[in-house]
Amino acid sequence: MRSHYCGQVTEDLLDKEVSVVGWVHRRRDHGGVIFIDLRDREGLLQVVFDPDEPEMFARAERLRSEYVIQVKGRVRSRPEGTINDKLTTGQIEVYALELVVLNKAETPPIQIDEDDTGEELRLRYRYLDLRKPAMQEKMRLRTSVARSMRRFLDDEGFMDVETPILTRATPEGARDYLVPSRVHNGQFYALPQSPQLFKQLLMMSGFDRYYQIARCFRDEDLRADRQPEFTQLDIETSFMNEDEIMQLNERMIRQCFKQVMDVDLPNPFPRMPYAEAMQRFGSDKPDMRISLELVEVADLVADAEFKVFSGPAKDENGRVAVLRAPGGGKLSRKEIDDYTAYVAQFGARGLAYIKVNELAAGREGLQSPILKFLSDEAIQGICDRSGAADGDILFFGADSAKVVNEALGALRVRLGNDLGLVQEGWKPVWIVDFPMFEWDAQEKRWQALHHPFTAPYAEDPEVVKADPGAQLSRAYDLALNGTEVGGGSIRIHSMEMQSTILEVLGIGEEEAREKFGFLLDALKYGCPPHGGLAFGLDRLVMLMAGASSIRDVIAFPKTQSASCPLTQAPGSVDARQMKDLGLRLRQAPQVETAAEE
RNA sequence: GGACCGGUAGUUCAGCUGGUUAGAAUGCCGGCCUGUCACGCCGGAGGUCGCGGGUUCGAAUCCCGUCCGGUCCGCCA
Repeated sequence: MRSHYCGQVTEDLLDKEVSVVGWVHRRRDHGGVIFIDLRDREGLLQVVFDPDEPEMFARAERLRSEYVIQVKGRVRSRPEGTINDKLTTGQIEVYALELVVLNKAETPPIQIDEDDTGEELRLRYRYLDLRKPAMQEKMRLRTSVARSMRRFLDDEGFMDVETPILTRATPEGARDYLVPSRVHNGQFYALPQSPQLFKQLLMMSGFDRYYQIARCFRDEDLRADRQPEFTQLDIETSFMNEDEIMQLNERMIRQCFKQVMDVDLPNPFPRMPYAEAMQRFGSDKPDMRISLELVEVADLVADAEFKVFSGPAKDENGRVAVLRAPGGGKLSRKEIDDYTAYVAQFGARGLAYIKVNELAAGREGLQSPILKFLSDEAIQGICDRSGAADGDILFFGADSAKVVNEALGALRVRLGNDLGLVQEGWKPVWIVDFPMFEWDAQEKRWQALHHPFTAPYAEDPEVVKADPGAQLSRAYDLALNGTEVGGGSIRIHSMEMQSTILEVLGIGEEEAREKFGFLLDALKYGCPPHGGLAFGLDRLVMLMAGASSIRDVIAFPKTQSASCPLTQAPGSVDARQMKDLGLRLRQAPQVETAAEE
């Protein structure tokens, strides 16, 4: 007799004998009867032990939470009168005939049937935490998403190729995780930040449709949506342009949402140029579920007797914008102060506002500390342009465009959530036409907005060199509900252009040769035009699962300090291992004996 | 590197304007209950109040430091 999953025990097995295995989720004694909720990945099943079997009954009495048991018994429906709307275990139960305890269990330190345990404890006992039905569901969702994407790509003729985990350090981008080489004393491998260069090489090899579910490593500080190791669905194709690549990936994402969640995403996904996204939403990953928009008012306040506004309004790198929050007029002073502190995180030095009490009353119907600095025309213009209505509040951002975008962009999302202005559903948007470069004022050099292998629209290297700041790239990011879930580009396939880009980035010929000589060489031998993209699988699954952190969709994630409470990683290694690597154990830090000043 | 929030029974939390023996719920253990399903009822055990220092007659409570967890900024091509 084969074992059934709990959830497989259904009415078609009525009156049959079955064998089920699972964990004791809960034991309930009621007088002479013992009820066990048996749990496995399929769900819960009630098993009944009757006192008419005294020997087995006595053993059932010793069952505790999380014991692993096997029960043979007869499937039956519940007796008349015991079915009510509180049942959590279904209307079918198993009347036990045989009980085998496969393994005992200590009392678990976290409760498997509740979901309010602190995260550190959950991670320390992750193997128990993952038993929770909610976690089982998230991990199964993850599998379903990956399976759906694999199937799609397999059906489209893509090849799954693995790329090295031990590879070479990359000069730009994130900090690398390094692995010392034993054979080459004093030298290091780096773990890949992404398979970027390898997948490009595969294009040059003629594998014109590649994908890989690839682990990536970046030694940077963690966030709710950032782990030091994370998973990308990495895709690259030859001879496809950006339109074709976006369309292909849209189809994949649409199919995935349909198969996994029965959700219909728009066809096609809307596209928006980077400049427009920044202008309207202050973000390159706008949450399109929120209708609030930033409105330009620099021209209206350029001549105001208010330097906070007029300064940025007249500065070519400045911006003055208004964000209208419908119904925000009811916000208290304290709430506005909280928002002011919130935008201060992004560098805003204040948060000017106007409450619109009665629009028809003109200046008298408005309430604001800055009203006295603004002309009637300016006020009128601001109200008209922002679409102000009675009961609204207008928030102002006036600073460098960077600060205004970041501050009001973040405030927009926060207000959307606080005021309940976030629509239900899924709103994907492609962001396109990114600038190629961004001026790094600190290091006084151009930085690649995506990465140094992204192709510009301009085909002539001389044009790029002449005015790097004006160049747009053939890159595209996919934002979903305000989260960047994927991004990619058409890559550079000519050595001349690649050298030019590296030159603009201030990577000298010698350094370029040392770091990417292999790529530059490969470009010489007939490189097809190619491009691709990568999806952040963890982020995508997080969104689909409604989780607030990617830790919830990763089986064994790290804490914010990049450690693992379960394995205690990272840990020290013994002297012999160090010696093999030609490394010395770190000296204990000198203890300061002098009293601190 | 920085800002903020948290750390008290196994767990989730309350207590924190200093003052008898640090509470609740849940879990755990024991007893009762013949159909329960967040079962119910009775009883019990269970705490270096993260750690170190300071203030005080007296510290879970106030101060300083530190560690751990979390959110965010910087960082993340």
